[in-house]
Amino acid sequence: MVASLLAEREGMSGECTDEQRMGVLKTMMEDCMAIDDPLIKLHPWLALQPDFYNRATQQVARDLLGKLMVRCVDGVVLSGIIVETEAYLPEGDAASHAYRGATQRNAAMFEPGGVLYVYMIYGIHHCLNFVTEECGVGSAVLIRAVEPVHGIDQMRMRRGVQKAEQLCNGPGKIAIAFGLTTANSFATVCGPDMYVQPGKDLGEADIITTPRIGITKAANLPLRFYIKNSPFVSKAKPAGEKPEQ
DNA sequence: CGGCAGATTATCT
DNA sequence: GATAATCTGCCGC
Repeated sequence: MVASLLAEREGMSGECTDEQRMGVLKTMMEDCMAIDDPLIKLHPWLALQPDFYNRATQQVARDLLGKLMVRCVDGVVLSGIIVETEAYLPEGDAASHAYRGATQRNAAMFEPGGVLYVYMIYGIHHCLNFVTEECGVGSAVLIRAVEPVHGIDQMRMRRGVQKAEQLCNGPGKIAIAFGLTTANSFATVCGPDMYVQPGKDLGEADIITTPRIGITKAANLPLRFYIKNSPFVSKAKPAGEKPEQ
C-alpha cells in the first residue's frame, strides 16, 4: 500500500531507504494538514476584484501579503500564501519596465489593474506581476515568494525539488511551480482560473520593508515587502542588509 | 554557508 | 552589442 503510494511519487520508484520513505510520508501528511487549515480553504467567490488592484502600487504590494494566490490548470489547483512582493511605480521609478513608456514587451503593464504581466528575464526565467492602478498608467507588483498550500506535489514535480521552502522562494521559481509563462500575460487575476483571495490577517508589525532585490537602477527605494520571519521568502537580500529582527 | 560563473533571449542603444 | 525585476551548480572555507 505505502509502497504503491510511494511509487507514484516522482523519483521514489524502485528501491529506496526507510529514511526516504519516512520523508515522503511526512510531506504527504503535511500536505493533508495544510489543506485542512480553515484559513486556506478555497473561496473563489471572495476573489479580489479589479478595484483592489486599481490603487497605489505600494499599497497593493503591501496588502497582497498574506493573501492566497490560486491557479487552476489542467484540473489541478495550485495555491500559496503570498509572502514577498515588490512595487514598480508609475512615476520616477527607473527600475520599472514601464519607465520609458509602453513597448511590445511591457504592454500588459498599461492594462487596467487586475491583469497579469509575465515577462522573460535573463533569457530563461519568467516573472509574475499583477498590474496595478488605472488603465494606461504602467505599474505592477512583482510576486517574489509564495508559501505553497495546494498542489504541493504538483509543484515538486514541476520544480524538481522536495523542500516546501524552496518551491516558490523567488520569482522565477514561482513561474515554474505555477506553470506561468509570457503566454499568460494579459489574462485576468480576477477569474476562476487565476485569482487572489483573503488569507492570513497581518498587522503592520508583521511586515518588513526593504530596498528591492536584483536591480541596479533606483536600487535604494524601499519598495520590497515581506512577511516577518517567514521561512518561505527568497533568501537573497539587498547588500548590507541584516535579517529582520 | 558565501561567492561566482554560466545559461539564454527579448528589447533597446 | 549590452543589458536584464534570476536560478543553479560548483568551488572553497
